[in-house]
Amino acid sequence: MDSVEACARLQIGAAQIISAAELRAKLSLGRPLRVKLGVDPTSSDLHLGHTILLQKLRQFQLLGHEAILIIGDFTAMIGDPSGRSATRPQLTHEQVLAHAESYREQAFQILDPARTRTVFNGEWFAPMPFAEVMRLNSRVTLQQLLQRDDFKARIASEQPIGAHEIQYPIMQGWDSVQVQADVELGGTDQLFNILVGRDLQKEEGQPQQVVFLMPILEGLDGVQKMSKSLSNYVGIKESPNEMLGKLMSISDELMGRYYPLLLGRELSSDLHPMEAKKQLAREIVATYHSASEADRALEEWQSRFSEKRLDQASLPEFAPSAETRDIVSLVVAAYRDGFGLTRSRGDARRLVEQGSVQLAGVKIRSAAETLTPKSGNVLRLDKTRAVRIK
RNA sequence: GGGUAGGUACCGAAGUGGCCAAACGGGGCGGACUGUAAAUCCGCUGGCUUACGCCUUCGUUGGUUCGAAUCCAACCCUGCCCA
Repeated sequence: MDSVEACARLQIGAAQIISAAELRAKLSLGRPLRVKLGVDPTSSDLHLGHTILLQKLRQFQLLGHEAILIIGDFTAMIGDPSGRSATRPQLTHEQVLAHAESYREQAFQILDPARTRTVFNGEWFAPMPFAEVMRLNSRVTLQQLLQRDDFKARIASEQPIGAHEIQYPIMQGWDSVQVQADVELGGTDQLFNILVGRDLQKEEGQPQQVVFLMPILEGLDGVQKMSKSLSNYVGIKESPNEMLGKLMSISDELMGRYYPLLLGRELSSDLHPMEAKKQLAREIVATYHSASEADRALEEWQSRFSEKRLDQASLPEFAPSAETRDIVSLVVAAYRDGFGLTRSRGDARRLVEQGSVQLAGVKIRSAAETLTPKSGNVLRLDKTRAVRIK
């Protein structure tokens, strides 16, 4: 494949590349490019949002290039202010290392380990003398930093900005210098940070990295970006049933945006939205599990939710005990034992009184009813959760 | 350092001695409807209680009072203006 074709392929799905011409030139150098991806190990679970970048990185690898994962063990103690409306909590070094290890393991579900180099940026930041820190700081102006939308918004809404937060882009840029990155991948919110890398590389007399931006994946709510802390995510380690269930509940509008980002193709309009969504969900589950597991999950979903045949579904087993004779206690215990969820008794009572709880297909109307759950009965708790009585 | 405005439940935001577990909006959850979609409508949304009610909560700690989110004191934190 020549560099023109490679460049064209890489551009698919990209939001912005600075610049495509530079990328093409680098691709024709005839050596593996160093493609950098900065990892912020603030959370240990990867979700579909992360996969957008990882899949693109994988594509570079397939074309013979080298992935460089920068684990921001040092920067994580600051927290990237990108897109943030508030200061991030700072992490301890131990937390960061644990997250980083888990991140790598999950990333290798997508990446080729043989073509991946992992580097911790504490390697160069930990021993850095303060004089050097100041030298770097002198190369970026406060005005530039404060031009950023996220900072601007915080200034406008009179939110605090910690002095340490404005160091972040400088540090990320210095990472690029250290690994002599040819390309840096990131979400569109990384534009500024990655451009700082270009500036610093230029000052150090290095060739400048290409800025390669991918769109940000929206979360299940269709409003904010997918993120664990907003609990609007689909984790790649989740079970086929969970993944499928979450994906089936997204809005049609959101589905239209998930198609190109997650499947790399447009949603075809002659498909019924329901069918289109099943296809999307099945393909994604198949990617992170297997085609057969995806089919099984879809079948189960159909019988469980479309046909409402709960008794056929695979449900957590739940053994009622002596303390769970009354309905409220039963529901609380079922949530706890079946799903590891803590529900207050008031909460459980509310669910019962509002008609969410059913035993063996019969809706329970009042918390005062007496129940005799039999082995094998299905106790439905809410829209998505039910247990089978042991 | 000086001045000034603030810190209320998941978020935003009312409340300025008892009627405050705390208006209202958003979010979330449940129900109806549906394609576990959207839109719409209804209900719920600190804990315990069938309920009456009780308990904990309004930056922190003390105090005044029969009674404090509301008054006083000290402290912690933040914005803005000035230096």
